[in-house]
Amino acid sequence: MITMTEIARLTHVSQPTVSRVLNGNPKVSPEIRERVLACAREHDYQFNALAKGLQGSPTHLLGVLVTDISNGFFADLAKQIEVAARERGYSIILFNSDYNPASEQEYLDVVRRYKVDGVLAVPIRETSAEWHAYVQKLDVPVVTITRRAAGLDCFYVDHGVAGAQVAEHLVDRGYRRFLFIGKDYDGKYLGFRQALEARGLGAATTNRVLRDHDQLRRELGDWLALSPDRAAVFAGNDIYALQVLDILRELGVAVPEQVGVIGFDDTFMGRFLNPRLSTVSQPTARMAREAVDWLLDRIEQPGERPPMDRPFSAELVVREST
Amino acid sequence: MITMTEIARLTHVSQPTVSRVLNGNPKVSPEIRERVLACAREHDYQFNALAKGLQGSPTHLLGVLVTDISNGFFADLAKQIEVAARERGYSIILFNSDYNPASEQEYLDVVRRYKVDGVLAVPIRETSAEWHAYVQKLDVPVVTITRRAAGLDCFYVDHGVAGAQVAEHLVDRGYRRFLFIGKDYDGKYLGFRQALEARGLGAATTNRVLRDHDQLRRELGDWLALSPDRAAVFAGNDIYALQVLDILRELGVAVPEQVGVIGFDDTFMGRFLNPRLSTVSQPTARMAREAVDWLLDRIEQPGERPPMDRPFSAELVVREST
DNA sequence: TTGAAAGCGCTAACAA
DNA sequence: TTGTTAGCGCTTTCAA
Repeated sequence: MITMTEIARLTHVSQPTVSRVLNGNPKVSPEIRERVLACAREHDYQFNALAKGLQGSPTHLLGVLVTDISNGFFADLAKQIEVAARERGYSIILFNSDYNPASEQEYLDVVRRYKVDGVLAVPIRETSAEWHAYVQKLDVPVVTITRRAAGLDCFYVDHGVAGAQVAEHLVDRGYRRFLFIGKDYDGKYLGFRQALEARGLGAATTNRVLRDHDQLRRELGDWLALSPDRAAVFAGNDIYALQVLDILRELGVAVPEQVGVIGFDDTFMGRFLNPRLSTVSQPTARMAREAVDWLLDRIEQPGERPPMDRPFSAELVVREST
Repeated sequence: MITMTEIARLTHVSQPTVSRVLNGNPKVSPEIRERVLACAREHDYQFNALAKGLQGSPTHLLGVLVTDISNGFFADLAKQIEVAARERGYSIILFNSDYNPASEQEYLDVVRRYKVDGVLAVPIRETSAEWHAYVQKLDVPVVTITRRAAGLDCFYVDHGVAGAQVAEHLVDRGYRRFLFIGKDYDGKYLGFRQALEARGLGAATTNRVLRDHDQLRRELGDWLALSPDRAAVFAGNDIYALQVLDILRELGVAVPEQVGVIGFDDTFMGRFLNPRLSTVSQPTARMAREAVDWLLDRIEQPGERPPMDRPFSAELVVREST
């Protein structure tokens, strides 16, 4: 790969002059400019991003940390982020924490080594002290995305509010027993439960963590047998909902008549499932774009500013499964 | 961020000595080693990957180029690649070509700028002269993954063979008319068509490119109306199959009785669809791992070696939709 | 075993 | 308008 010094030699100018030409500095005579550009083109010059980054110039690299890229929602998020970043000339280093806190911490170190200009992250536990500590430790701006992290820059859908919306909807539809598939500290479940408690249905609400499919089938069967009241399952994400739907079909349970099912994330597949999946839609594209824009603004115009707390509203998408 | 020079100052040794300690060079006295390590730990030293990369050391960065990360198959592939690479100490710069050749070319330039040690790519047109030219131009090893690129390192499922397998299966099941959803130059279609021609069913075989859902519904309806023979749809990927299934349900067509549907990729969702999707499974994890291992071997033990042409066999997964 | 010096490719001051 | 010089943080000779 040809370097500026090499081009300088070939065109009989100094290396900084080559730098000026290649960086569009106007104070270069047209003839030299022409000569240098021609030479650069001829040899297919590409600047060395490492050398550039070394004396403090921005690397135009963004760290992106997600919990699980194989989940369609995060894959889509990563894609939107990549597109938005690329439009402004940034590339993406992608990390997958796989919900493993040790990996998450390790990745944050890697990010420091590569001198990324900023980080967009879906933390595993956004409210934990660890997460706040990591963010402080990094000397570049970090934006938390899809989760609320009080006191930090964050762009998210308020899961509590969304969970409450789901609760209202299910009650409206006449369901009287509720099962949430996911962790009991999940914001959606907290909001869901709270709304149900407010309606005196707290006792009819519980949760299960999905570990594997067979176990879920057993648990679901047991739970269904517990009471004849019309029941609904709120799945923590669309992938879970997909599996619930399949189990109910196996069990010969009619959806939505006997049991309602609602997912979360509004992944692409949901609209084509049989029955089409009711779910909660997050404005992924807008969220990604705003987060990237905010991050890049912070990078490009440094200076203190109050942390951005940007909630987006989720939208209930009612289809055939509730 | 603390640097080696800084640590050298604090511990009263020279900077190269710090370098020796931090890189595990054994020729350092234990006391100095101890002092330096303590200081590094105390200040949470992280090496500067840019500086390291600048004098030719490996950057431990891999470029990964896929056509569409929001497709579950590629998302999963990217994840497997990331995991395999990370195990050997490499990080990933991710690019999404979105099936846009201009983007693909641009990304390849970016990759050069960052001095990645190697590239794993899903090219848009693996057989094109352009792709071969790009690969030659890059001065680092490039491995083509999921597609066959003759003369280059490639790890793939032979789409032609897989397409033929699908053809056999559909004929066995009694289908007599065939529609492929995807590009007519797709290897799967080529193999599919050829196998069907060999059985005298070439005239009953055609393809449609999926542009949007409504258009597909019209085309599918028209095609179905053309003849009363039992028909089957071979979707170029599971996402297409999902949409085909939905359209057929709308059209009131029974699957698999009246029309069979088979997908490609065996994405996670397929096994939970209603009806459960027949599809072709690619050994993504093995393919990713072998490709990464080969790439890293080429990086770490440079030297000429003949290009690796590694086909994996696809596996027909017959479920309920055929 | 340790240090001094040079250099990777570039940008930024400063001089001319 | 152009060139000279220095330096980013590190590795790699080469001496001592």
